[in-house]
Amino acid sequence: MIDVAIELIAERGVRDFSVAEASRRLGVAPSAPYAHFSDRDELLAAVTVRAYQSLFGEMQPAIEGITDPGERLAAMASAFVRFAATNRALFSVLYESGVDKADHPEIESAEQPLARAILGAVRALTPGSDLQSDNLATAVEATARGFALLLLDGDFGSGAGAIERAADQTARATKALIDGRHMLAGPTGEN
Amino acid sequence: MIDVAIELIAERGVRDFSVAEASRRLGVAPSAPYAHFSDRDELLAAVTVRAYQSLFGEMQPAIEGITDPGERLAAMASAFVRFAATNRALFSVLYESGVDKADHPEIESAEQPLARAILGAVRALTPGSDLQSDNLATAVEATARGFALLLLDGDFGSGAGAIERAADQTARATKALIDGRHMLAGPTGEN
DNA sequence: GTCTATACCCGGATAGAC
DNA sequence: GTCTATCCGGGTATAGAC
Repeated sequence: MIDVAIELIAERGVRDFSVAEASRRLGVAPSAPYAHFSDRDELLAAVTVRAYQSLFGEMQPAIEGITDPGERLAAMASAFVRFAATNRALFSVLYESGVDKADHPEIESAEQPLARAILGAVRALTPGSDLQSDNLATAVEATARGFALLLLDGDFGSGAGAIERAADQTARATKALIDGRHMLAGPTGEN
Repeated sequence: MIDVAIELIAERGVRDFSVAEASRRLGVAPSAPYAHFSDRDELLAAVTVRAYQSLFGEMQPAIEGITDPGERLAAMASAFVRFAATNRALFSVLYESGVDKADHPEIESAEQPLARAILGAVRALTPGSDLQSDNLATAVEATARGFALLLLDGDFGSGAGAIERAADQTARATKALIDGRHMLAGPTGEN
């Protein structure tokens, strides 16, 4: 069921995904899924959990063996962008499902490994300052997500090299942010 | 009509916006709007045009008087993030309407002033290298968009200071990218 | 666990009169 | 330009039998 849902989401987007159509594709009655998921949102929540697992699963090999924290963080950002392009459906579910995380605690626990990995690398780069760590993490997340969206919007072209170009630029931008991390906190309002 | 549409989008999101509901709210028949817009997409296209005008309109005062190109670019990024928070509906229409720009040339011309402004500031920062200019512009766009989304997702808190915190961090991150702009192009695959 | 059937909601869009 | 009426499609979710 979940697999079919992902397939469908890839074709029509999360917002236009319907339980009915998924049932049709599975060759079962429209009511069948409701025996397993109480409603549409619960099904989408299950897909979201898988999305986080999948994302983390692709990120791990991308950073293993990299010891420099800066390189690690850049590799994570790159992997994130690649994931978005390679798994559009799962990526879109992460941010566009419209499902309230607060209603589905499974989601929040599924995203923890990822959060932990990011925080680990960031902490190593900004020792002693939790504020700076938070700011750097946020900046990298924003940048990676932005690059992913630009890539999906076709801003890097639609050809073969698009993904690699985007991933490369993401890594470079991440390193630029790391280089300038001291500017993320400091004078003017002491955030 | 357009005003009501914006109001509605603010409440239910672009994807769930319906011409029928807008008509109801205006107190007219569901078919009335179709005398002015051939279909739902054309109405959304009109809203999108207004969104770009509005965005550019808010950006101009935010940068007037700033001569340093770096400061200008940072101010633009900040203004973008503020715009997203202050005009959720218009911001969401920019990226989530599902309307194909290619089908509505009005949109493409409406975004030109903005593109021009960005390119102007970026060019001044990377004289002589169109590649570097493009890369910097892309990185800044990605970052600003990412920060805007994090802000809308509540990652900066929901209180009063959230917008300013996000805008401030956006400006700082933008400056960090500018500082490291030389790293956005160069060795390894010569993008 | 799955079926059939059903109740109920919604939307887009058109035709033709005023 | 707006109305009424209508046709078409779609989806969520439940009830009750097998």
